[in-house]
Amino acid sequence: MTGKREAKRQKLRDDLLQSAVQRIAADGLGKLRARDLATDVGCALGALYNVFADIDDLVLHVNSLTLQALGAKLSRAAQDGAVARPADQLVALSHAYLDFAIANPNSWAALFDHQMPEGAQVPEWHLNEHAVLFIHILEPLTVLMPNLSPEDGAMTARGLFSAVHGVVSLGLQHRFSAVPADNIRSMLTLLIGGFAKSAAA
Amino acid sequence: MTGKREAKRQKLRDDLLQSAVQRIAADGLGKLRARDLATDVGCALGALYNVFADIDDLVLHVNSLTLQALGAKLSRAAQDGAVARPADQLVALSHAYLDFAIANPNSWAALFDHQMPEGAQVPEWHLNEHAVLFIHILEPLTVLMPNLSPEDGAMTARGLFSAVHGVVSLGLQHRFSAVPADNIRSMLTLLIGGFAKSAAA
DNA sequence: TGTACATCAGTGAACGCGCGTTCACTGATGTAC
DNA sequence: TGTACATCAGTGAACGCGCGTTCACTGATGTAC
Repeated sequence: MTGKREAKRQKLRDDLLQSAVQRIAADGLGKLRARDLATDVGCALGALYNVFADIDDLVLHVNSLTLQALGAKLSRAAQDGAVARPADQLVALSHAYLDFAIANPNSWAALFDHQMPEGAQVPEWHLNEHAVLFIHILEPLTVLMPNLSPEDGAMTARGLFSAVHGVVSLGLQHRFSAVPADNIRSMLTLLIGGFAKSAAA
Repeated sequence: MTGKREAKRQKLRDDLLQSAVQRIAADGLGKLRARDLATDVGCALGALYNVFADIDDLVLHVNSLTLQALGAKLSRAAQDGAVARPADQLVALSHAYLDFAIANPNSWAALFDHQMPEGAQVPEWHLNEHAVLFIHILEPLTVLMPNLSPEDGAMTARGLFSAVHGVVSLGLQHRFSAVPADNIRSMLTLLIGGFAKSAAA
């Protein structure tokens, strides 16, 4: 009967993670409560702290899953457009990013809203996972600008991502009067398309 | 001796506002505490609630001042570049925005970080003040794209702002490895310049 | 297989802390005459 | 100018609430023989 402990532990961990995933997706990171998670999975409040270091640890794991889903989506977009011209590939990626944000607004927002508590650092394993945000940009970018050094390429990829994120982010926020999705889409096309033309010249 | 009450009231209000301005600039919105403000100006904690409805009301007024300062900066940039080609005007505006963000990181961040409490709406008077973010973009944009309807013009101006904000925002955040200011600057040049060329075509 | 002991997960009430907001009271300013 | 009363700002201790985290205890799983 060895391993029963470990199995229960894993199940509890998974259950809590799934509950957190769903609660964040439904209500947003700001409404996540340790007590709700414990209630969801039917364990005591303290049990959470046996399988996760604390709430932030749990949130990082949720964000990890979100990044994986986003990465998969971007990866598909990159493959589908692999035959297209690099400028169109970049535009397609930006549209895929927009689609993901629209489809998963709260989970997506959690990626950027979550902050580690005072003085704590985001652990290395999670930092590395952010690479999915940039990695698919790099390929069409180097086709477009073959003379870019690796450092400048990485920087430009980040910059492009930031621009797209900015458009999507402020566009979807209700704060400064929300913009219809199709307008965001054409804004991305103009912006990224223009960048590509300009960069290639 | 009439008006002494009102004068003291105004002074207290101003003092609290100034204290909040400085504390937000120094430590960021997240570290703002009602008690600290009261201590700063030498009044009792409760006095704050005589001259401001609550902390959020106070923060909105701080953001109001920040928007004014930012507006003035952008206005200057627009005037200085008034003779330049519209594409260069837009780039100059984006650089001015970056400069402001670098010079006033916490006050600038407070504009976007502040959230009204559950269910409360940002009051009309403050919403209108956000116009300064877009207003200077519109002029060069209409030169560039004369056929844009007023609605599309406003939308595109917002989109451009969002892109610039995104680049500046993620660029300055330490979250995803901060980018040197000069790289952000050249990213903006490429992006906005490219957009302008593409839009004019 | 069974028994005795050890280990560690599960429990949930209680802790602790932060912090915005209130409120009964005091005291200063304003008004009436 | 002076006096009596009214009004409202200033006071700060106390309230209230949310909520993450702990911890002494219980009970289930694992190990030794």
